[in-house]
Amino acid sequence: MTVINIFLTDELGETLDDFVHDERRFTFARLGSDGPRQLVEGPAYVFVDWVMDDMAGLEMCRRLRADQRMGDSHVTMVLESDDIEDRRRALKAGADDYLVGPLDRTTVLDRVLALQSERQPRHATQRLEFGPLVIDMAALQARWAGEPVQLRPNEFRLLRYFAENANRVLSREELISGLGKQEPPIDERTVDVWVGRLRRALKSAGAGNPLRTVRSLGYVFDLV
Amino acid sequence: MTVINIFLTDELGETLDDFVHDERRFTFARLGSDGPRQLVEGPAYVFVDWVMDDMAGLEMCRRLRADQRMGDSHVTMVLESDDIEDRRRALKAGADDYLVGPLDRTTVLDRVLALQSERQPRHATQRLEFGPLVIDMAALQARWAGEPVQLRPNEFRLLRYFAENANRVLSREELISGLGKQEPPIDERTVDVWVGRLRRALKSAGAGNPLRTVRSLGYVFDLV
DNA sequence: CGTTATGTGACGCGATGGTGACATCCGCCC
DNA sequence: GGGCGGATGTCACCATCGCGTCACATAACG
Repeated sequence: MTVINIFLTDELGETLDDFVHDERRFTFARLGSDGPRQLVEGPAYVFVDWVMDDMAGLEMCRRLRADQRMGDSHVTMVLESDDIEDRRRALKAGADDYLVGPLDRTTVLDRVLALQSERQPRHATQRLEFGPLVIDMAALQARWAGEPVQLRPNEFRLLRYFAENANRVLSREELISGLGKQEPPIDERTVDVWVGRLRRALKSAGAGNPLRTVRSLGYVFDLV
Repeated sequence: MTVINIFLTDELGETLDDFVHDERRFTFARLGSDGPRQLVEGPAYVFVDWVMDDMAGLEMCRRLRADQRMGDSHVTMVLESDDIEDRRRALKAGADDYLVGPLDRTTVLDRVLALQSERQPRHATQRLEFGPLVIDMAALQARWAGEPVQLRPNEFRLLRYFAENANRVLSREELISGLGKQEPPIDERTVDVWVGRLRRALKSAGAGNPLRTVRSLGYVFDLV
């Protein structure tokens, strides 16, 4: 079982004490005013609260961002009130996102699980899994819910790139360079054709149409 | 080589004259009492000093914040003394940050470099949450209580704007400029149509009708 | 009940994307 | 070498979409 690391500042920790000691799958840790009180393996999810009338929260955010050991972490700023200036400042201080407190168990866990599923893949190089999609790098073969997807080389690369960047809008430009086609320069509209061909392949393998067009921007691979 | 833009108010500029003319990698520019004296490409780091017994510093802060061209800039207020009230006022006026003067070369450069490194590699998966509404800026997708909301680009922008200004009456004029549609001038009544379309989209995603009409003023996004 | 503000279906224009057809290119086999 | 077949980039056509406007219906207000 994967262990998920969550850091909470003291105040939030108190609020959530009932489940801090309860969950097994998660590592909860307290965050002192001088930084994380313990180190963990792997990426962590940090919730920093605002702390009224003081920069403490922002300052903490900045330090975490600067801290090499926490490089991969996802920092969520917990605002006290829904103030527009506060939000801006939170993001500027390096928060990855924000939400308005107070927090409860469900919110924290939902948020963490959502983020988790986004960043899942990355590690295994031979076999990538994204929900119903399995990409076998060794066999250069993809399956959707067990069903093999008939792909030509370029489509395979495209699908892989989409899967590795699921739930993110990818511009045509990014897709072109993502597939390593700089030379000769490729017409952006060609991406439309790639996507069309990939869609057809996915469809005949029984996947619906997970590739959503975002008008005038690009395409997203929607993964629930 | 990346060029970093730094604005200093006159007083600070004088203090720091020795290195204003010295560094190559930085663009230093003076900030007159009427605003930036020159425009630069890209985000800038602005240091505004407090100016004893006067609101000038705060006023400047406010103006910079309102200035479209400086939208991405980071404003640091330089306090004369470490007063809690002053801090609050600085932040309220839109400063991103403050520090206590007088400044020296090292402090300015350290601060700027720190901010710089923060802003580079961020590919923030910004996920904004407002009660049951989740706006995923990366996937350009909104969900209401988990249910995806089918939105066209303009509606997405509109919803985001509403959410970020929840519980505040927004005039049609503000909505138009908030979505960045200055050119060509838009008929105010068009906003009614936008709202109508957004309402329909929200409704078919199972949200009720969180957009309330305020007769002869505009619309509010009612949250909680 | 008159007046003013808002809701909304319909329309049309420009922009944008989907797609079949075609031209190239490349590797392979005889 | 020549011929073949699959893969892929490009093009052009056209369906579709997004969106601003208008016109009329409806609602709110005093």
